Formats: sequence, structure tokens, C-alpha cells
Amino acid sequence: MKQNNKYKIKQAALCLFGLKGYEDTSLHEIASSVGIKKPSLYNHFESKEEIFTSVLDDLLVTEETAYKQLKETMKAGFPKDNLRKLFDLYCQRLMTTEEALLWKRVTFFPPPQFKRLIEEKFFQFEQSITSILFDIYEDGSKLNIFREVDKIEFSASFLCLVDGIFLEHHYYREDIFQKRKNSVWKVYTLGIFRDKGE
Amino acid sequence: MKQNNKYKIKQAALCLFGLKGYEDTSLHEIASSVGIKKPSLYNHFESKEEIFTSVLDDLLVTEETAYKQLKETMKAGFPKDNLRKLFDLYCQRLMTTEEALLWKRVTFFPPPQFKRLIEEKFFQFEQSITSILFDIYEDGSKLNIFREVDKIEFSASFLCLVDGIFLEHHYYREDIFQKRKNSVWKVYTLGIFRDKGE
DNA sequence: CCTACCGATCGGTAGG
DNA sequence: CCTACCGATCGGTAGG
Repeated sequence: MKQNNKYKIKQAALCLFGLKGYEDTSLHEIASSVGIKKPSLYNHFESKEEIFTSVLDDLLVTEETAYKQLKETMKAGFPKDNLRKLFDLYCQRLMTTEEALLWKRVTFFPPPQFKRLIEEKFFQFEQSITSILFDIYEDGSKLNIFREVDKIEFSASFLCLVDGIFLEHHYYREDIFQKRKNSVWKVYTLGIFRDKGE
Repeated sequence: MKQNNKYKIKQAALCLFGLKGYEDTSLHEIASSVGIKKPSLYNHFESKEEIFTSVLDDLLVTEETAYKQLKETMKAGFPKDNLRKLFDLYCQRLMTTEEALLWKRVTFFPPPQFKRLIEEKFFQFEQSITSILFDIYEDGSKLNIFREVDKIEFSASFLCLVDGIFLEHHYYREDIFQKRKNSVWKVYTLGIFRDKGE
């Protein structure tokens, strides 16, 4: 029961930190959304800062796990399909997970005391994605599917594309967002692939 | 002198709201960075909220003016050059203006009481950019410079591209950012233009 | 433009 | 897990 509450505190904090930011979320809010009083939080965590770092650690583990699983399923597929799978997983997680909102907020506007920590996590996460992209590029090069685009350009433009989508998901309605996503994907694939269609 | 202080308050608020956000910026900080005491702010503004809306209004006027001027200079140029000019102006303003940081923050994470206002401003600003993009597309279509990409896809992918760059400028070092920018631009132009080089 | 002050809320602690 | 409390800071006001 106590352990259950610790988990519920982290879930509540994940949502609230994502919605309102670290400073604008009070311990009172976190506690009351769990159904306990503020001082009881200190039975599970030493400080507000520890709640945050704990939530952030969990978040990264969740994301890393999702992309590691993807990497496994990609072994059998063609590079073009794998790239699309990576794109789809990214968009799907962006739209459906509680983690995405907090991740957006802290990579963009880290609370000053956590800036270093968040940068480390960010580069670690980006490394995972880049390693998948490099694998796809190597496989695709052997099949000669790419236009005159090197590995770095291929990866950088993919990451910039998903960063843009990441941002646009925030301020467009769902239907407009879907159209945007499709347009952007079309132009990207026109840019990198030798053959227009499949 | 009084008017000078009103301007200095808005400048200080622009920077601080951008760096720390609306809620995390105290009136004490704004006042002391101008060299006055907190209650003196109320000689120029009715409330913290009025300072914010005043700063935001100025910001939009500044941006609209910059892009209207660009539209004038584009009348003489070729569509390809004009698109690059729009891209360069966007990146340049992103990297050099105080306004960019606050704009990023509030479009992404608007303080709840200003959400409506900011959305209006955002769509108004996007409308300006989109109208420039549509003009470029019309001119370019007459010269048959585009691949099988329609006006909507052309604009949506440009906007997503600059949104991605907008985000990446935030967390990469300047040199890495420049490489990213070049890679992304290359793939985008490969995607939309019929001819590879100039 | 200032000093002095208001009630509200913050993160955190004492003590049970 | 709670009630009761701490000092600090917040936006804003009174009064000059």
C-alpha cells in the first residue's frame, strides 16, 4: 500500500510537471491528487527535487525500452519500412504517452538546477535514436536506395523533422496535425529516396 | 525619463519572461534590473498581467514588421532565392533577437490565463509566413521548379522544418546547429525542387 | 518614485 | 500517515 502510494505520487508528478512545469507545480497539488496531505510525501521522497529526478529517471527508462524493442523488430525488415516504423513509433509515443509532455517541457525549458542532468539524459536518448538511424542508413546504402545524401545529413534531417512534428503536435488540432505529418513525411522521403513510390 | 523607464521595464520583462517564464519571473526582479523598486512598476502598468500582454503585443509588431519588409524585397527576386531569404531571415531572428526566446516559450507552454491570446497571435503570425510561402509557390509553379509537391505540402514541410530548427537551436552548440541547419535545408530542397543544384 | 505593509502560498520540519 | 507550524517570497496596496 505504501509502495502503491509511491508509484501514485510519481504518476501524479509526471502529469503535473508536464502540464504546469516544475516550479508551478506545488507539493500540495501532487499530494492532494494522490489523496494524501503534503507532509506525507516526505515519507517517500526527501524533497521536491528528488520527486523530479525520480520521475525523470523513470521516463528515460521507459523511452529507452520502447526504442530497444523497436530495434529488435527491425532486424527482419527492409530499411524503408524500418524508417517508417521509427517515425511512427516516435509520433505514436508523442501523442499517447504522459511522458511526452514532460519530456518536451524539460528539454526545451529545463529548471536551472536540473539543466545538466536533463542535457545528459537528452544526449543519451538522442544517441539511441541516432544509432537506429545509422543502422538503417547502412542497410539502405547497400540496396542503393538513397539519393546524394550522406549518413549525417540523413540522420540530421530525420531528427529535425521529428523535432518539428514534436513542436507542431503541441499547437495544432489532431486532424490538422495528421495532414502536416503526412506532408512533411512525403517531402522528406522525396528528398532522401531515389525512387518516388514504393 | 518616465517614458524611458516604461520602455526599460518592457525590455527587462521581455528578457526575464523569456529566460524564466511568466510565473517564475517576479516583479522584484523586473524592477531591480531596471534600477527601481517593485511598487514603482505600478506607475507604468496596472498589474503583472498587463506587463506581459504589453510585451507580447510589442513582440508581434516587431515580427510582423520584419516579415513585411522581407515581402517587399522579394518582389524582384527568383522564387528559389526568395525561399532561401525567408529561411535565412527566420534563422537569423531565431538566433539574434530577444523576442525569439519568449516567443518559443509562450507558443509552447503558454501561461493558462494567456492561452487564448497567445493562440490568436500565433495563428496571425503563421498566416503572415504562410502568405509569403504561397506567393513563392505560385511564382515557382509558373517556372516549373517544383517536383510533385502541392502548395499545402510545400508550406507545411517548410513550417515543420523551421519549427524543428527552432527547437534544435535551443539545445545544440552553435557549430553543430549550423551543420544541422545545412543538412536539413539540403534534404528539404532535394525534396521540393526539380533541379538538384542551382 | 519610495517605505512599509497585506494576505496567500511556497517547500519543508516537528512531533506524534 | 496526520495537524500545526516555520521563514521566505509572491503580487499588490496604502500613503506620502
